[in-house]
Amino acid sequence: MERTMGNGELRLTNVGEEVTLLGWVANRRNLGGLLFIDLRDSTGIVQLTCLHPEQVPEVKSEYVIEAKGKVAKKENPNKNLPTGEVEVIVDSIKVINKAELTPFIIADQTDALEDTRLQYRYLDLRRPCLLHNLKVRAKVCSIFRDYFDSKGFLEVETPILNLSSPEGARDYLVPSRIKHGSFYALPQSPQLWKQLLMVGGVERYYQVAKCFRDEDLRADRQPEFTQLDEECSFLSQDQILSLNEGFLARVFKEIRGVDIKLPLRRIKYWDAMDFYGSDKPDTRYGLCLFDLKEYVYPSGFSGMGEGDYVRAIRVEGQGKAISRKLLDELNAEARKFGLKGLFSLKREGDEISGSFAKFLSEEQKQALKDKLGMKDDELILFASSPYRRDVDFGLGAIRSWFAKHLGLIKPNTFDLLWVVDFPMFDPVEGEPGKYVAEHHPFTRPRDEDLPLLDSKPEEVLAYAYDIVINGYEAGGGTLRIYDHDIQWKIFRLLGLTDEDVKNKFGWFIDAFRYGAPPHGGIAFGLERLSMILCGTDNIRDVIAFPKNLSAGDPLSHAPSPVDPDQLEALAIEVKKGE
RNA sequence: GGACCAUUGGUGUAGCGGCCUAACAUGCUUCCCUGUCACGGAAGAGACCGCGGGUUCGAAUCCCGCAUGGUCCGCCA
Repeated sequence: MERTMGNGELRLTNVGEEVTLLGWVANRRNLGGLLFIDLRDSTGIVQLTCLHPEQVPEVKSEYVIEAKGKVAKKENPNKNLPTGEVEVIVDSIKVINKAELTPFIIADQTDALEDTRLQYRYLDLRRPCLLHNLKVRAKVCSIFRDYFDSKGFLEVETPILNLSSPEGARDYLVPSRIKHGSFYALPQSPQLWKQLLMVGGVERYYQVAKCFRDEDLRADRQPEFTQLDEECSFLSQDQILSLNEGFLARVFKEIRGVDIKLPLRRIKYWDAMDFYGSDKPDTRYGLCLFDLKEYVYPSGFSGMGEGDYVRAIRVEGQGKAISRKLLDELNAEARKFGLKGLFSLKREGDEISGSFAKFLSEEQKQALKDKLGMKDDELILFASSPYRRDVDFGLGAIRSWFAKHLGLIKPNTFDLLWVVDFPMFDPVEGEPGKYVAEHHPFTRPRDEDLPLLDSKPEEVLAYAYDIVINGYEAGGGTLRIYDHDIQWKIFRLLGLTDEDVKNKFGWFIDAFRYGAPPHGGIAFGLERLSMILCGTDNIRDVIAFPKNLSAGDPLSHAPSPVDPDQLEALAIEVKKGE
């Protein structure tokens, strides 16, 4: 058994060669006196042609076989296959291993749902599209390493067994056997370690880092995932962004053949919220939000207060098309984000109708037509709330609903941009003077905003940046605080006592007393990037063995109860479930 | 923690109170077929309709509970 080449590599230039091929039987077409076999391996599929089927041993789907024969030019090429111009005229076929009937069809166009495929992931992975996704993912990693190697970065591995921190996401805990009652935490990210590497003088670090977060899952969120993580010293935010743009441009060029225009667009956080109702806007289409308050307040509707935010989305040509049923659907969408619902206005000829029309005066209706320029058959949907976040996020969701509904998203387009100038703090709703960190407490406030720390913390912006691609947050980072005094000021604003800080971060911030360099970094979500490059909206499509929404593995059935002896060794007792 | 949707031969769906002794596609088995490439043609096997209650003369179909899967909200510094 000596394979001469991969099945998917055969081309016209190989015609006449004697070859030995190995692989799986993807399909058979038996024409009686003539038998065709599609042979698949990791490189692709090629057609075997058996002129004497009676001499061929019985082969069925997914049998592993060895085929010897001669490459020939096909008279009728198959343009759906890279190898479609050639076939292999078979001399002999040997069955290497038989296969039972598989539970689903092993082909890109399969019949099974994801649940079934995940139970037999090893069969699912034989499908060329899945393998392709893994190749894309691997290519992103190899470009990452190559690019940052060439920029003088050092790959460093940071610990997997870490000190647990109550901040941020829920930790996955690992009990200590040596020290009963104590636990390690799996890393949520290598954040603190990479900063210590900067204090340690490494200057330029990167890592392909596995991260773990024990939070609920989503179509684009898994409990274990991989970050392409970097950190560097002595670079400005602009330098870091352009360094990383170079990386992204290579990724899109080498994997998708797309030229990304550099430098990338940068949009301020509050502008993103204003125009798109999202801090990760999908900028492949318009439908921007706008302020409608001057047109509809005050009105006959008493539920709208003077301090309320009133924002809207206008959709041309949808006034008549929008049905009661669709409006209900949109209202349900809006309510998810804390809105009470949506109001509608439409123009039909000279008439303004819709759910809010009855609250408006004739002058207001006229203004909609004249001043706002509302067109015939135009639909305006709007919402009001004292909470800006609710209005923005709610309408942001409506915006993307319409984009999907109206088919505004062109396939195979990539729109990359940086969202910058994130606020440093997020005020806690209903508790004035209380704040949580928007990113993390080590994020550096912008120099020009430092005076605001004492007076208006909610207005302080940070050196924080996210890379947004097609509406996905594909990565993000910040410059970090290296000044001891500013760090303490932030801690106090976040309501942390000296005691808290010492217990939670003492081991970390002590390092900053010994000459920490200015530093900052970024982390890309490898899966998110791979999803976008593969054109899928399901994160499981780019993970070899993903977890399901209950954070379980449908294949191995992890997690599971463990042997009492194991618990005994760890001095752990499990409460009996009700 | 919450909302919504789904669960029917191996696989994917249809059926939505009696025409169901459950349909279609695909896969599988057998036979025919020398240029197919989603091959084609013929015949056949394969399902107590997720589980447990209830309503009804009658339930795959309606109701309740549970389980599993998915999508979303909260959560994800």
